[in-house]
Amino acid sequence: MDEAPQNERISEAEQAVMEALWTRSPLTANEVADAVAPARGWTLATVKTLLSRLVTKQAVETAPDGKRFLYSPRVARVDFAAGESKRLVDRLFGGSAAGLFAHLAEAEALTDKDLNQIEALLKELRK
Amino acid sequence: MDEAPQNERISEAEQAVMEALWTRSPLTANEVADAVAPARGWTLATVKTLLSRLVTKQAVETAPDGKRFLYSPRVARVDFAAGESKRLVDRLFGGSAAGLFAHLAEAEALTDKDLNQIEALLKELRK
DNA sequence: CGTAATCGACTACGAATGTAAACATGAAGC
DNA sequence: GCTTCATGTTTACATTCGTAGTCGATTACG
Repeated sequence: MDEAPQNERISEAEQAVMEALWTRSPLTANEVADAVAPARGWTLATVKTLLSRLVTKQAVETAPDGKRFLYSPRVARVDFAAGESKRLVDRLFGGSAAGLFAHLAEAEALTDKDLNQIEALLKELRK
Repeated sequence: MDEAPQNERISEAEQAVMEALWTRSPLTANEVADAVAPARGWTLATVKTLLSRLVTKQAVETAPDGKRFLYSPRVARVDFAAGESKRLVDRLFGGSAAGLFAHLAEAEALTDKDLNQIEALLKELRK
C-alpha cells in the first residue's frame, strides 16, 4: 500500500485553509476563500496558492468537478492536533503529558472550568 | 521600564541552543557548541550564527569576558514553554486547556503514570 | 461565434530559517 | 615582533513561508 501519510508540515497559514475544509468539505477554491480570506485579509490568489501547496503536501485532495476542483482534507483534524500536540510535548516536556499539565497548572493557565472538565475526564478514564 | 520581553519567535534550531543555556549558564560559544553541536551535527559556525540571532532577538544576553563573550538566557525556560503551550492551545483547541487534555486522553497519549501525576496535581490544586 | 468571466498553474519576491564559510581582530606563543 | 589560534561579525545560499500577480485554457454569456 502507499497510503503516504503527510510527512510534510502544515504551516500556520495553511492551517487556516485546513480549518475551512475541516468545517465543511468538499469545497471549491472560491468557497474556501470566502470562508477564510476575509478574516485574514487574504486575496483569492493567496488562498489558491495555499491550496496547491496543501495538495502538494498531500494534506488535501482534489476531485474534478467540471472545469474546477473540489477540495477535501486528507488528514483528519484529530490527527493533525495529535501530531502538533505530541510535537510540543516532546519538544518542551520530554514527552511527558503530565509535564505539560503541570506546567499549565503552575502558569495558572487552567481555569476552574478547565479543572472541572479535566476532573470529569479523569473520572471517566478511571472507570 | 523597558524590560523588552522577547516578541521574536525562537525557532527550533535556536531552541536547541537555548536548552544548553538553560541547563547551565553563562557559557562561551564554544561550550554551547560542545553541548549541542554533536547531537545535531552542527559546526561551530552554525552555533555562532544561532547565538547571534538569539542575541538579536533579545532571547540571550552577552557579558564580555576578556576577548570573548559569555552567553546567558534572557528568557526563562518556563516562560518559553508557557508561550509555546498557549500558542498550541489557542491554535488547536480554541484556548481551552481542557480541550487539549481531552484530546490527549482520546488519543491515548496519556500513560498511567501521566494520569496518576495529573490526578495528584489536581488534588493539590483543589486544596 | 466571439468575448468575457473563471479557474488552476506558474512565477515572483521578501522575510525567516537552517546551515555554514570567510573575514577581521585581538591574544598568545615562539 | 611575527605567526597562529580563538572568537565575534559579515556574508552566503538553499529552502520554506506569507502574500500575491500573471498566464493559459476552458466555460459561459450575449
